[in-house]
Amino acid sequence: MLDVRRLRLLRDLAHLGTIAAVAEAHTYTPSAVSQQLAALQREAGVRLLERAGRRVALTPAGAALVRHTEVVLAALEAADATLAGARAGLSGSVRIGAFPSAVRTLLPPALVALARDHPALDLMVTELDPVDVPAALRDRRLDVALLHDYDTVPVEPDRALDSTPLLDETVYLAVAAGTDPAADPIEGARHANWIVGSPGTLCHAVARHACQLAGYQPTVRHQADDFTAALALVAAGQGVALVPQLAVNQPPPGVRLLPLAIRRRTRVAYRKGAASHPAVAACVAALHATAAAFPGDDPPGRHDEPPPGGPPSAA
Amino acid sequence: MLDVRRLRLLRDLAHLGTIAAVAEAHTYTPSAVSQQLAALQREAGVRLLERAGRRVALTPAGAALVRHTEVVLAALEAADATLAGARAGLSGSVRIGAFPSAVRTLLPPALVALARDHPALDLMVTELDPVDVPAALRDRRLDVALLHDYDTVPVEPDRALDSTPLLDETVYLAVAAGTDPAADPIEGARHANWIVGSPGTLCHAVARHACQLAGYQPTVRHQADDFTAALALVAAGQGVALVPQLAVNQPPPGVRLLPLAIRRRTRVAYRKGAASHPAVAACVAALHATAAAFPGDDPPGRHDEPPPGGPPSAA
DNA sequence: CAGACACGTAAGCTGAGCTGATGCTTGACG
DNA sequence: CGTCAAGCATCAGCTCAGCTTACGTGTCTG
Repeated sequence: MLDVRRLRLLRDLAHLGTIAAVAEAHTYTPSAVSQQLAALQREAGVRLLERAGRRVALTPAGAALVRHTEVVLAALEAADATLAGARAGLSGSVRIGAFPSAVRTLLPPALVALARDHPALDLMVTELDPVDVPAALRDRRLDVALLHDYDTVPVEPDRALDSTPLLDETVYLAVAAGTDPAADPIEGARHANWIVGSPGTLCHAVARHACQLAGYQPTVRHQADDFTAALALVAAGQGVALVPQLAVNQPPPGVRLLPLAIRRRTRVAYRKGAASHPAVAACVAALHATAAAFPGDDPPGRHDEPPPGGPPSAA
Repeated sequence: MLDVRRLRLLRDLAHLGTIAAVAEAHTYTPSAVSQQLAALQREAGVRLLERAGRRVALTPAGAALVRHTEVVLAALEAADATLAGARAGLSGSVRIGAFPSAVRTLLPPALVALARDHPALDLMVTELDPVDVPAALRDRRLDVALLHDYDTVPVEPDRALDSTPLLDETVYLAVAAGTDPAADPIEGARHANWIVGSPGTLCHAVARHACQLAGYQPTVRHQADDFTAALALVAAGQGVALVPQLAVNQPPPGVRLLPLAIRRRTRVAYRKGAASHPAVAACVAALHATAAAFPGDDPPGRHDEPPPGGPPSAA
C-alpha cells in the first residue's frame, strides 16, 4: 500500500517544481524529501521523477500518480470534515486568507457574524494576494480564502481545490474628473500614465493584460496595491487606474469612474473535501450572507450554483 | 492529516469485530492495534470506539470514518493499479481464490491462457469457501476471488469490494435414480436424508435455507464439501444433495438431477479500485473467456453488465 | 465462581526517517 | 572557458514512533 505522506510530497513537487521548495513547504530538509521520493519510487517500481537540468520533472507515471493522490487527499479531507462535524459544537481554528480590499470591506461583517454564532471558533485572517492563494491552501497555511477570476485573465482550475462564487462586480477605469470619456475607456487611456499594483500581483497582471488586448503596453507611473491610495493618486491627476466596484463605495471627489466590460468575480476557495467541514461551511455561508448585502450586482441569471450547499466547482 | 494505516485498522475493526482479530489479520499484537486506534481517536477528537461487553463497538462517528476510509483505500488501490499499468509488461503475482469445484473446472483453462499470454505473471491459487472470500480480499491475502450469490441467500454488498458476474447456473437436487420426481423436488425431499457441506460453508447454508423455505429442517446424514463425493453418496442411495450445474458435467450413473428454481450466480470479486490493475483485469478477462465456454446457461437477457470494462457493481 | 477471553496500560527496544555534511551536475555570467 | 551558485543525491548518525512483552482489569461462560 502506497504511503500517503510520500504521495503528498510528490503531489507538492508537481505544483512547486523543486524538491527544495517542497522541503520548505513541509519544513523538512531537501535531503529528507529526496529520500522519501526515492523510497516512493522504489516501492512504485516505476520511474516517477527524472532529472531535468538541475531540477527534477515528473514522468507520465508520476503525473498519473499525482492525479490519484488528489483523490486520496480529498477523501481524507472529507473524513476530517465529518470528524469535525461529529465534534460537539463548532470549534477549532480557521485561517482565512483574503486580498486587502476584502479584508477592509467584506470580511469584517462576516467575522462579526461568525464570532457571534460560533464563539468557540478561532478565526485568523491573513492578507495575501490572490495569486498566492492556491499554494497557501494546498500547504495548509490557510483553510478558506478569497480569490478572483477575471474573465480576461483566466486561472486554470486547481485539482486540489474547490470554490463557490461570491461576488460579481463591474471593474471601472478611474480617471481624473475632467477627462472626456472615450467609447472604449481602455483605448482612450493609451497615452495616459497608469497606476497599477506591484509586479507579481493579480491586479498588476489584469491591468497589463487589459492594455495588451487594446494593443499597447501601459506606461506605468505609480505602483499602489491599495485601491484607496490609487484613487487618491487618480484624483491628484497622476494617472488612471483599474478599480473594482467593491473598492469604490464612495469614490473621492475629483475621480470619474468609467465602467468597463471587464468583470471581477470573487470566489471562496478551500481544499477539496473541506466543503463539508462545518467550520469551513460556516465561513463560506457567512461570507455569502455578507456578500449578498454588498453592492456587487451579482446577476441572478448567472447564479447557476446555489451559494451554499450546491456542488462546488473547481477553483 | 489522518494516518491511513490507522484508518485501515479502524476499517478492519468494523469488519472483524474485535481488536484481536484485526491484530491477527495484520500480524500485530492486539496491544499494538489498541494503541494505534487510541492514537487515531486522540487525533480525531471524537470517540470512535466504545467498550461493548468485552469487545469494542464503533460509535456513529467511527462508522462514518470507516465509510470515508473505504473511499481513500479504493483511491490508493486505483493508484496502485495505474502504477502496475505503467510497469513495463504484466508481471508480479496475483493470488486467486476459488471454491473447490471452480478450481477443478473453471480455473485450469483460465490459468493456462493467462500463463500463455502473460508468462511473467505469478499465479497463485488458493482454495477457499466463498464465505471467506471478502475477508481474504480485504486483508490482501488474495487479489482476485470467485464467490457465489444465491438469490435465496443474499450476500450484502461489501463496500471494500467490486465484482463482475461470471456464470449463472441452474442448481439441481441430486436424487437416487429410482426416485419419483415431485412437483417441488425440495418439498419431495422433506423426509429424505440430506448430504450437505460442512457447517460454516456457503453450501451448507444454502441447503438449510432451501429446506427452511419449504418449511422443514433437513435431516443431515452426511457431510461432504466435494460435489463429486456427494454425488457418489447419492448414487449409493445415501440421500439427496444440492449440486450446481458446474459440478455435474457428467453425472455418475444412478443419479437423477431434478432442476430447481434456485440459481447460483458466480462472480469475480476484487478490491475496489483494483479493476484497472492490468494483472487483475487480465485474470478477470481470462475467467470471462473461460466461463463463456462453459455450460452455465448464462442468459443474455440478464447480462446488463458487460463482462469486462463496464462499471462493476459492489460484491 | 473459576477460567478464559478481550481490551488497556506500562516499560523497553528497534528501525524508519529525520538532520547535517559532502559531492556531483547544471546553468548563468563575465 | 573558468567560476560560482542552485539543486539533487548519498552517507553517517541520532531520535522517536510504534512495536513487543508483561501485566492488570473487566466481562461473559460452563
